[in-house]
Amino acid sequence: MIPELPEVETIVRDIRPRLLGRMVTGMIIRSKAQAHILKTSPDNFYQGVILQTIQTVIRKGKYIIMPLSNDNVLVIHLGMTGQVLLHEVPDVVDLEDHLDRFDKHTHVVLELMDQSSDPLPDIELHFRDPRMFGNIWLVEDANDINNLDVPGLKGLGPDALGIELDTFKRSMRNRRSVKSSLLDQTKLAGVGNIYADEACFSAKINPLTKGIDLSPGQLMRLWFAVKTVLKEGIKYGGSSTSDYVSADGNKGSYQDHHRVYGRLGQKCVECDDVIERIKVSGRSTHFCPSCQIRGDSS
DNA sequence: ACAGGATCCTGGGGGC
DNA sequence: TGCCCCCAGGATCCTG
Repeated sequence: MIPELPEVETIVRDIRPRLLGRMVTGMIIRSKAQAHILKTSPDNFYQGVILQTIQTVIRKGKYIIMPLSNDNVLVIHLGMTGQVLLHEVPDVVDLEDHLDRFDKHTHVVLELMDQSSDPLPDIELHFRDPRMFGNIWLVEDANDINNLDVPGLKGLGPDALGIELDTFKRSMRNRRSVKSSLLDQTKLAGVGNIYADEACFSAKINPLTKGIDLSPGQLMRLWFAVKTVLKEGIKYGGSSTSDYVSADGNKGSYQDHHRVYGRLGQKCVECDDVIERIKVSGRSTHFCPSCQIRGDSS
């Protein structure tokens, strides 16, 4: 689970072509969504979304952003266990009469109609989230897609896939641990716990190393490693350590390529040592004590 | 300024 | 079998 940049990117690439130009013709907002997930009133959400057309679907960091035809913008963050699932609806159905087609963790359903002259079947977008850390915002009358009034999205750092080396170096230049800085979304958008650990291993840097203690060579290795592990994650459709699935319900396979995350006690893929796990910034952190020696500025 | 902890939340696993 | 407790962590808030 744990949707990070590669998981969100996989979802966005999957749903964008399928949602483009579709109109929201109906919706269900269930009670838990009101209490936890939806960051506006159900009435407001309904009024702001109904009969609007999805202009595009983009990703910023771990956020999914959908501008609508009325200049409102739908923003989704999947939290830890959130899922966006698309289901084709074969025939016209009364949504309220078919509540059994989703479980108790599906909190919001949008019915989406294709508007072309030879229309494709209706699609339902299901927002499902067992742990309910996910959020859905509706930004009204957005005049700048790059400055949406959503907590976390304002002040989001440069996207980890595209960040320049110099910017990355500046972001790491502090007394905090490398792991902590990699997770800081205001410095670097998109990296979470899994890819932070994988990037540190790939760069042969101990996650506890302070940013200011990194050599120029280490900084460049880490910058390169972040991009590399994220691209690998996208290539394999994300990591499915427990219940992350793409919009089709397919599991990613990057977890089979993790080199440290989730491999506590297993043999390092590069030496004879064994992967250890510690807590850094409150997050479980996996590393090889031989490959990632602290203070090694080689 | 930064680390560390609590908070939100529920499914799953271990222990008894 | 079942119950209790703890753990997982993205983002935010609070404290030291």
